Amino acid sequence: MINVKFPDGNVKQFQSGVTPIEIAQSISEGLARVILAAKYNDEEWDINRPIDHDGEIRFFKWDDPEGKHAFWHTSSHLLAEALQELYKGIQFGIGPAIENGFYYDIDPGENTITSADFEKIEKKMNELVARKEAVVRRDISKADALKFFGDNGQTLKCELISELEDGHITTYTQGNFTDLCRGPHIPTTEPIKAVKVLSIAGAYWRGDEKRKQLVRIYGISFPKKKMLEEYLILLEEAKKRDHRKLGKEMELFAFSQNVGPGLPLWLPKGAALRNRLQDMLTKIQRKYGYQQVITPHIGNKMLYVTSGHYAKYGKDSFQPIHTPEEGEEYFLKPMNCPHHCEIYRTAPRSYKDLPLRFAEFGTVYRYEQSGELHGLTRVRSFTQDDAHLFCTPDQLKQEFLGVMEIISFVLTRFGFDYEAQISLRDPEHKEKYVGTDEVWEKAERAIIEACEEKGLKAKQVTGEAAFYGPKLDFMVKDALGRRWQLGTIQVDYNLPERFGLEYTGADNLKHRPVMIHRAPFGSLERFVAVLLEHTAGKLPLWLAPDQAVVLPISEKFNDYAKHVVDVLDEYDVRAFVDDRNEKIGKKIRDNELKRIPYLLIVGEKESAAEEVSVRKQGEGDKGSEKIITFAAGIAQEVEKMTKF
RNA sequence: GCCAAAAUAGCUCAGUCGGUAGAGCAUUUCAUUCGUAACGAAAAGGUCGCGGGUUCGAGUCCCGCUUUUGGCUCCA
Repeated sequence: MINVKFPDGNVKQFQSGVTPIEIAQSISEGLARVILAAKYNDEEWDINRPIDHDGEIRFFKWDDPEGKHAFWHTSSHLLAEALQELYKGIQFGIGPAIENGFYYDIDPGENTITSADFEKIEKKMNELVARKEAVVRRDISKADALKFFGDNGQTLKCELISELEDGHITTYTQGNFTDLCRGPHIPTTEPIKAVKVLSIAGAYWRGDEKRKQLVRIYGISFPKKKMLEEYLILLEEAKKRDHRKLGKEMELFAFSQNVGPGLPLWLPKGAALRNRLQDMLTKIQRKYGYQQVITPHIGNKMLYVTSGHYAKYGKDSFQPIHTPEEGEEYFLKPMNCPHHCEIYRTAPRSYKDLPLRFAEFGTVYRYEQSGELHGLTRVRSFTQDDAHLFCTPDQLKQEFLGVMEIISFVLTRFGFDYEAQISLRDPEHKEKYVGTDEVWEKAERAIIEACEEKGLKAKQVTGEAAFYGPKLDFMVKDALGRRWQLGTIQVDYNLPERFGLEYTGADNLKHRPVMIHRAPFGSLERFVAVLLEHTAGKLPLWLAPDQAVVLPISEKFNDYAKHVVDVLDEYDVRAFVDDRNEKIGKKIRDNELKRIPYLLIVGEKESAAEEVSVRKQGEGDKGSEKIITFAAGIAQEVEKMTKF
């Protein structure tokens, strides 16, 4: 007999060899029907895998990430099984479950697989599901595994196996398909009631640019057909929120081939929106003791040699600008920090001057790889809401906490759900970073401690640090669930060293300041993109390019409509007249679609009484009120929203 | 940069087997002067991304380039 502990603390006895599904059955048939995966003593466990020792069990259903994971992992094997039946001589790489679905990387050999084949693949997958094949787990020795996969020509699998430890290798088999896999899986493919092959893409074997490029096939599956339908509708809806589409419709920004790829043009409405965001931050930062500075868009090559950027990125960035002077070279600035370091150096600094906080909406230029450009979220010229804080080592934590406050205030204010990530150095590849071990350890510890102090749950990821220091990043998801880094805080002991920055301490000796790089929005471009997707273009009233539009019933009331706009203008309400010769129904429709927060309809009744008939975007008719009542109400609402 | 797909009017998109390019919306003009999500009529609008090739003839087939999209790699 073995003792099995449940999450509620209860312990029950079972025969050795009992499976999680049998344990679930002992509780209720209903539970046994819905569980997809289990965890036994922190080990992922198939629900039909026997248990022979005491431990603690947890069950996972579809609603748990672990449940979906097992379901999709099995689906990925199902995809591979289908591909194996359809295409001769293909090789399999890896095929994991991901956040939304699964993929399988394959080397198609002689075959070509295109999106035209998706239907065929789905059909085969459904056919295989109908066979109700069991998914069988087996322990296998390293030698046997190498022989088995080698005999089948699966050299990619053999490479993976050769790196595994003997005695810990398992395979899963369904029908004629056997895969090297750790599991867990669902016991049969039968519950996979709906599958969809979503897309196809290239992916380097083992993520290494220098190795062979495989074909990655993405798919998703569900236990109910209806869930797939709902998911596909969700994808369609997400496409409507795409900031690239909204930016065009709302006339916020554009790109021109003549200007160049990844170089956004901000249109009048977009520029106004962006300026409002900048004003917000300037106001907040003033309270936190920041001073605005302005620096040039280019800098002498030597500046970047000093900062270390030239050695690391010189060849991969925009190439230098040459002057008529022999040998003189300038670079477009890829960041603002070197310039700010030079500002620090313009005067001797005392410990009494610190902390110094220099802020700049600084436009930077980075030569991103052509395939990486993406709307406004990944561009080659963008404006950071940048600031650099120079402080004494003692002040570091306090300053770091202050920055965290600003960032969480901003992200919360816009209603973003954000995730925090601490990006640490990869200790295996120290050559990728500048600075001594001591300095790195100190900086990494400062970030971790600050998060603990604020109670911020942050995921620690090694190898994601900037080359000059560790960082705390704030990530927000776009409409399709892709994560984008917005806010960032980076501790830097290196640049002050490289630029020889110092201050005189109370002991009358020279000391080195610590530097913090930070940007709450990250960049105005990326922030606006994510904000658009988050709000589906329905910007909050204080940010909306046009807050109200006046719709005269007929041209006879155009003059009165202009008068309304004049009154609104006195209250700083942004409004214009839709004086087109169209019927009121048409004007309402067009302006509703333009996502203008308020539509003000005026005709005979309103003009006689100095009133407007108010219609709120998406909510319909709100009745009439005096112009000044409406204007004052809006002004008040905006004032409340802009108290930062 | 790599793998794959796409590019036709301002926008969204059709265009069959290779035979002188089409719709809706937007625009302009005319008519209408209208009460809470699309009134009507007409006109104008195109080097079919760019360059080359095959062909009597190319939006359509082939090659190269550019840009965009989905991924990968990268990301100061």
